[in-house]
Parts: sequence; structure tokens; C-alpha cells
Amino acid sequence: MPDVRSAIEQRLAAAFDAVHAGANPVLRPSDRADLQANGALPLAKVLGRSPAEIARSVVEELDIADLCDEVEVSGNGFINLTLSTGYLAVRLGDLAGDPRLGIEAVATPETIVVDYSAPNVAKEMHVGHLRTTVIGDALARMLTFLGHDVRRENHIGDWGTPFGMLIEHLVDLGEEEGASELSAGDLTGFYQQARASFESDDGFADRSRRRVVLLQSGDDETFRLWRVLVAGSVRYFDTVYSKLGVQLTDDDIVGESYYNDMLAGVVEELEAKGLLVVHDGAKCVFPPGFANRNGDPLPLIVQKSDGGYGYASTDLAAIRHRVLDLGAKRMLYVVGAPQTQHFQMCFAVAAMAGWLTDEAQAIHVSFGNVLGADGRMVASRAGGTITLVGLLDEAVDRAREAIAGRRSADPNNETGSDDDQIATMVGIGAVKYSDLSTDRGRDYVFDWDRMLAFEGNTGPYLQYAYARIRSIFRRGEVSVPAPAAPVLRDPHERALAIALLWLPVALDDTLATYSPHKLCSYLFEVASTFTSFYENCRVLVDDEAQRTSRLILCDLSARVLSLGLSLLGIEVPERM
RNA sequence: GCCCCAGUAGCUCAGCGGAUAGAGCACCGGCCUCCGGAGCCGGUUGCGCAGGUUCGAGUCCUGCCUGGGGCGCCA
Repeated sequence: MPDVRSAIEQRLAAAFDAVHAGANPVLRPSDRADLQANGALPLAKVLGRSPAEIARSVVEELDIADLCDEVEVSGNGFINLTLSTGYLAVRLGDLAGDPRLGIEAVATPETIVVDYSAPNVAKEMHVGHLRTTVIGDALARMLTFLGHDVRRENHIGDWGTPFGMLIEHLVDLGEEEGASELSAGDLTGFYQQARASFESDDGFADRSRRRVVLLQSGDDETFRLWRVLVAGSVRYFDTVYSKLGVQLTDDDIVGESYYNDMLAGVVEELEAKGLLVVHDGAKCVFPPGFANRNGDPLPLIVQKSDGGYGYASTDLAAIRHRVLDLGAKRMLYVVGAPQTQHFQMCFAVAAMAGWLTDEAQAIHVSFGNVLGADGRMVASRAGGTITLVGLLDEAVDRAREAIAGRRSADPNNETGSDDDQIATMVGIGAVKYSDLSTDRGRDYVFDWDRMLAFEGNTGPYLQYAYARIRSIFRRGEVSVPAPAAPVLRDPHERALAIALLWLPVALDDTLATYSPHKLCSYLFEVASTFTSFYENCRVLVDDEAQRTSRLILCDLSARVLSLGLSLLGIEVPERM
């Protein structure tokens, strides 16, 4: 069954079509009614009639009485629609019995690659990895829920010249020692020591350079050592992902090295297609429309003058592989905004090569930086740079303090043995929500106090709204009623009904631009609307019919919040 | 120098070419014998600047200003 907005839009489209073939109803939310159709206004010029007159013609053609109680044309030509309360109630009844809460699985599932997180082997994960990991995971969850065949791909940095020095450092440390250092998370120490040796010790530097050659030529022993490095780092990444609560696993790791065997083929194919130009000894493709600082055409270098391959060739190989071998219809690259031009060039070249088409699209889901309250980098409580793990631990600590503080001030609090779990959900949820709730294109300000506030558009507020609803059932000692259509008598009930029915619409809008903040805004709206309802409509009343009806609204509110947050990768506690 | 992104209330942010630009925080004023006051109701303050397109521009186009980022063998 189509969502409410689509149902209305279909009827409107038919009526507009009768007045002017193919006319768009331009359906929008309204502050004058529930919805408004603005489509008559742009038709005025085309048809040479006044907008209001056209709107009246549309309304005459409109068959919508079962969905709307009121349809009104304003003097300006807006068509204001008031949804039928009976219709809303019936739809809510359907929702009550639907575990998917009105979100239908897509008719034609697509294979969609979501490329996100991408930390580097033997390098610490830092705040810079937060957004790609959190946003990518949220998008992957939403697309999966819609029924798509989602391939999470963690394009880790597991190849390149630094591995010569890293392997030699591993040799010097001893494999066991080195591996445990890596998996325990002392990646910064490992990397910096390797770097220090490389810079201060000529012998070490020579060995490192030879080791790079050995690695690239496929030397067995070198390869084995390389795998030790990678495996140790991956174990560490897993602990971070587990802490963050993202769904990436070892199976999702498809590092740069995975594409090594395909690079020569990519270059050959580009050459065969006549796209290659040798420039200063490097094999290049010049996609049109890109210029350097002198105004000369800017190349994408697919093979360096020394014969080596850079990241452009790896990215091209990944596109080709994902399209031709995996059958990907969409590829989402959840990577920061600074790489916009790189991806534009890669996508342009991939299109020239025929890998990217209308049937197989690559999308750069870019995002801005994370800034501290001072507009600069994020610093820890003690000051100084902060690792991702440190940040997450601090979030949980702060959440624990915040919850304890609230508890001691609230005589009605419910304590329990799972306070650590709650602090984890709230702390991690706060970090993720603050990231997801800002338009990904913008830089956003990382502010502990704001993200952990229990008021406003925050994770804790939404979790609290959920926990509070659950407590109604606990304290009232009532169970969730059997699915049925509620009675919507109070305006607050009606407003809540509309909000609850809007979940599929919010998800559609969110995925249309891969913007999780839209889902966040929606959930905040649901929570606010619920609170207003709860303030104005007593739930645990004696009248059984009314109590049941309102309990259904409560339960649906909790479920919408829970499902919505789970699609963002945020857990909800039963109590706080 | 060229390219990309951003500039909306004191602060943090929404805003799909449509009517009077919205939230939260902060501030001010109300509401408690109330199922969790972590609340509810109301009030104050704004689209960087200048042109243009349009019946209609925060939204699209051009120029400028400010901030951030990028610009050939790193990823």
C-alpha cells in the first residue's frame, strides 16, 4: 500500500492531468492545512487562466473524498487539503499490525555498494573516520531495510610504499610483539616508531625500500609479514566498530590490495579504448572539464612514470569490478568533501570507459569536517588530539555522569543493573546522532554538552522519549493492545497520527539525497508531537476504549522511534 | 589564478521555486493536588552584499565579500 503522501499525490496527479496533461501537483506540507498542492500556479501562464480558476477546475476533477475531509482553494490558487481523520485512523490500524510500520520493501531490489569507513592499516582511527563510518552505516541499514542487496565495502588502506617501513618495523619488533601492539590499539606508537626509524636510520630506510619492492613482486615471506600487519590492524578495527555499534565485519573488508591484480587490466582497457595519453612518462586520461592552476587539462594518472599504480587506478578498478563483476547498480562513496574532484574525475573516466552508465551509477556521498566548539579541531577533555576510541569512551563516561546526575535529582527514577549498557547506548547514540542530524554537506560543530543534552534535537532526547513511553506500560501495568484503529478525537491525537504515518515518506526523502539528517528531523518531530499529545491527552484513563486507543498511539510512537533510530544505527534503552 | 563547498535568530541548526522563513538552546512571562517538569503554553531576535530570471527567490543565474577545502605522479 502506498504511503499517505503518495496516495494523495496519485489522486491529485490524475486530476491535474485532466486539466493539463502531465502537470505536476507540487504537493507540499502546509501550515494552513495538512498538505497543499501548488501545481495550479505554474499552469496559469500556460493556460492563460487565473491560478484560482485552474485550481477550482482541478478540484472538480478530484476524486479524493475518502482520503480528505476538506479540500479548499485559496484565492491565490493553492489547494489546501485536510486529511480525513477516519482515513488516518484506518491507516494507523494497519500500521499497528505491521512490523515494518508502513515501509514497503522495494519492488526491484538493486545491488548497491556502500563504500565507507576505510581506515589505514597500522594507523590510528581518529575523529576523521567518525562521519564516514556513521553515515555510511546508517545509509547501508536503510537500504538494507528496503530490501536492496547492500554490499558494505571497507576499502581499507592496506597497500603502498609505507608498508616497506611498517614491515621492517614489525621484523625489528618481533612478529608476536608487533601484532599484539597493533591489535591492542597502539597503532600510533607503531607507525611513529617505524617512521622515526626510517628517518634516522639509513640502514632501516634501505631495508624498507627493498621491502617495498619485495612486497610488490609478491615475495612469499614479505607477503606473510604483510598479512600479519593487516590482520592485527583488522582486529583493532573490529574492536572500534563493535564499540561504535556499526555493522562492518571482516567479510566487508575489501582493501586496496584486493584490486592489485586488476590494475594492469584497467590500464590495458583504457588504452584499448583510446583514452590513454602518455604525459611526462605517466599514463593519463584527460577527462574533459578539468584544469590545473595554469588552465591546462588536468590528468587522472592511472599509471605512474615508474610503472607503479596510484589510487586513481585502484578506484577505477573498484568501479569496474563493482559494476561488471558484482552487478552493482549504485555505488555510494561515503568520503569527505576534499576528495570531490578526485571522484568527479574518476567517475568521468569510468563513464568514458563505459563502466558507469545510467544503469550503473557512482555517487560521492561527501561530508564536511568535524570541528570543536572553537571552530577548530576536536580536543579531548585533557586537551590534545583525540582518537576515535578515546572519543567514544569519553562519550560513554559523560553519558554515565549525565544519567547519574538526572537520577539523583528525580525521585521517580528507576535504577537497575544495566546502567552501563544504558550509558553506552546513550553516549554512543549521542555521538552518532549529533553527526547524523546535521546536513552531511556542512562542517559540524562537535559539542559534548549539546549532544548529550536531554532536550532539543539530540539522541538522548529521542531515547528518553522512547524510554518514557515504555514506562507508561510498565507503571500502568498494561500490555500493548491488539492491533486496531485508534479513535482520533483530540487534535493532539490527530497530529500524532499524521506524524506516525509519515515514516515511509521521511525515509524516502532521506534516501533521495542520502541525507540521514532528514530522518533525524522527522524523528525529533515525532518525539515532540508525542510529548505534546501525552501532555494533553491522559492515557491511563478508566474508559477502556479510550485507554486502548491511546495506548495504541503510545506503542506506535515507541515503535516508530525505535525503528527510525535503528535505521540510523542507534539503540534505544527500555529505561533511562 | 582556477575550481568546489558553505554563509539563515545571540548560539547550534532545519527549510523540496510557492502564502506570514521554522526548531532547539539561551533570554523573558505564564502553567504544578499532572500517567517521568528531562514537560506544556506564549513572547523577543534573522536569509553576507548587489544585480538578474520568475506571477513568485533563503532556494535558480551572474558578480562581489567572508570562511573552509582542492588544484598531475600521496590516499
